[in-house]
Amino acid sequence: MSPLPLHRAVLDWYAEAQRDLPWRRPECSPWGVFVSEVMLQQTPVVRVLPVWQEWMHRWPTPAALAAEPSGEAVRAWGRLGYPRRALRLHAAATAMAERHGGDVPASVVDLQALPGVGVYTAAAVAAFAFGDRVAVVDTNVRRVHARAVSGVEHAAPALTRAESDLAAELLPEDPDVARVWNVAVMELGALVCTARGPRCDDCPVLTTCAWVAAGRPAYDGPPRRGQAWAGTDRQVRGRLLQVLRESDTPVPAARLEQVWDQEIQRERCLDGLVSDGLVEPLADGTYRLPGG
DNA sequence: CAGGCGTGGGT
DNA sequence: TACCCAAGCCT
Repeated sequence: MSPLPLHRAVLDWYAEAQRDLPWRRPECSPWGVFVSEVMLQQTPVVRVLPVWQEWMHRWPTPAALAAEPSGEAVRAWGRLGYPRRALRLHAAATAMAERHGGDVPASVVDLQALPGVGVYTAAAVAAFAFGDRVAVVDTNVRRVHARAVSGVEHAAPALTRAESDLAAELLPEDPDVARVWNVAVMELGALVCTARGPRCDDCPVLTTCAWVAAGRPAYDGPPRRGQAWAGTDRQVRGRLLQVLRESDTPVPAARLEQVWDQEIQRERCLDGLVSDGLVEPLADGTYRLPGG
């Protein structure tokens, strides 16, 4: 699409307001972009930053990570959450070493074939690491489009065809402009057009925003999915894995029993971690992060 | 496809 | 204080 006032306003705003993030710098490798995108799946930037720096120093290439046991990736993941991502990142690095000459693949199709890479991450890596003119649609972009264009407070629970079509329509034709547009809309959603308490006073598209024009009507769609936590298996898994992360030596079962007193649930969670490949049971009855 | 999957900071 | 939710993915 040819540039609209909407584009100009967002691009000008981004030029002035963008954060200086290491994975956005021109010297950042595709591998650096790839690692950042996986870490940023459901985890805020401020918590990703130090861990990303550590990973880049320790594993500057896919081959470097692939050469280590997957458990080291899980340990170095620290408390970013959703630790299966660490396992998938290690598996992706292995695939790159074995099938892609040690490089991050450049095409959306090859990227999405990697473990832990879905529609969003494949588009993000293709666009940010390789300059592809492809629409990058994450939760920030969906929210900005929902408000500025569709006039509703929140996007649908899941990505719809209409949203993908809209994002493709809004993507500038000039590849150089499209590249900046993708990150600029994301940044607008992250800094100004936030899920709660949007800073409309600071918004570059305030005067053309459909949601503002409609009087900022409250969300009127299907109930949005919450995430239970207290007492769930996720909490138990988190506690079990924390013990293993923090131990340099295999942990006796008795020590794992201390983190949760309900045996049925605790055993179910430990078994789940083992079948997920996040925990390795040893022959002597102890447990550790996977050593292979 | 609805639900499972970590963690910690903001409102 | 209790939620809410953060650059999703997988089954």
